[in-house]
Amino acid sequence: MDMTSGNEKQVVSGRKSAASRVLILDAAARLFRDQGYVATTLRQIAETANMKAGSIYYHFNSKEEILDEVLNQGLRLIFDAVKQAVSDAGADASCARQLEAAITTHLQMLLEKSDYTSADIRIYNQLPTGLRARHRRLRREYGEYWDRLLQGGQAAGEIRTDIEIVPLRMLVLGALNWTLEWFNVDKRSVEELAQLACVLVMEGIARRD
Amino acid sequence: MDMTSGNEKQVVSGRKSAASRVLILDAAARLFRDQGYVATTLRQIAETANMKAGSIYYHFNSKEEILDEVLNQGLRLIFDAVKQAVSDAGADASCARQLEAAITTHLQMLLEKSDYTSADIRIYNQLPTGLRARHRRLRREYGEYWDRLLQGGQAAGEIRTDIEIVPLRMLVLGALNWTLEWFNVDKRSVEELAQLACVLVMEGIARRD
DNA sequence: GTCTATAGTCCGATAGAC
DNA sequence: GTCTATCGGACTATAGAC
Repeated sequence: MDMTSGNEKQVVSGRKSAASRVLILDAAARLFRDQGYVATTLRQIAETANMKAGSIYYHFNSKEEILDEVLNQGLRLIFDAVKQAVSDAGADASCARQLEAAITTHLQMLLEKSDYTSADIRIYNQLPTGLRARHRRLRREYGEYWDRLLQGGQAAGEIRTDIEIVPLRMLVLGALNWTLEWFNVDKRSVEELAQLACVLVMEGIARRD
Repeated sequence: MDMTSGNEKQVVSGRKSAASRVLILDAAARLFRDQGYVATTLRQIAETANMKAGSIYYHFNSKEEILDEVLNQGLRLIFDAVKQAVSDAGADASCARQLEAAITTHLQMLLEKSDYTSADIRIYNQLPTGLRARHRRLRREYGEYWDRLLQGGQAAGEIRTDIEIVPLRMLVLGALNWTLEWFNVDKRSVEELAQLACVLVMEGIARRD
């Protein structure tokens, strides 16, 4: 009731509320990623966020609303980061350099930077149908962004034109996304992994004379 | 009570039991793959298998025991099929031919042939910890089989030796496993997809002069 | 804002009839 | 072998005190 300085409730309305909201989302993202959506309970989320399950409903109307927010932030974070990294590579960068920036940043977000992103990638397939439909557009846009990267490489003569773009993009992103299932960031550096992925994608594994 | 021919209960003991058991496993595999383990209920499995939930316990002691069986069969099926396909390619086949056989068969099992295999691949990451540990050995053996394929290619001079085998194998299998999330068998042939994957892995996408 | 307490639902699993 | 009926527990969500 009595705060250290007066009238905060009015002036900075929602400060404490916003902080708790973030704690809940952080906890949910990590638990969703590690256990899946259905297997994660509101009691677990609350415990991780240092509160009781009932308190969550002051900030969110349902478990699904938490999930919705985690998914939205997760994809937006990786999308923005990848776009930024590619643009940082410079407009005159070679397609190979742009692709390297995209691959490295995608892996960094997935494996190191964002629990929201890894949660999104890992649990998307087990979502309630309605929710999946709601997130389809942003995912499609992210896919199309990668397609344009690859098409730019074809136009510049850096990438072979006898491979269909969409299945190619899905195979490449699949290889990256699946690292969630096995890569251990404590044992190897993500940058090293990204380099390997770039070599594999660009050059393949066949020995050339 | 009265059967078309007598004493079947004694002579072919377990025939009906075995049939129901398979129905339950088939239903469980498909539901686990589509919805995940936790989200799938015994009532759904029973309904799909045309029985009531309580009846399942005549054939299995727990939901986890069903999962255990699905996982075991799923990995064994793909492992055996891939080994057979590689060996059918002939002992004197080039490494590229062997790898093509392995990639094609892995994708066929995953996408067309076996709900058990696709369930195994898709839900492994959301398993109860004890169960995951129990299946770790067989999975490791499957991975090591792929490693030997790739090492054979290096020894034969067909595959470059400046790429580490284990992360390479994980990236390749990741690209294949992730097809579960996007590939539609009604729109494209799996063999076509397999060819694309082979080209990507062996040659990469960089245009060469 | 967070708590306690609990309503209402659905789950995995068991018991016993047939 | 499969059924019906049900137990005990855990879940999401709500209500009301503080």
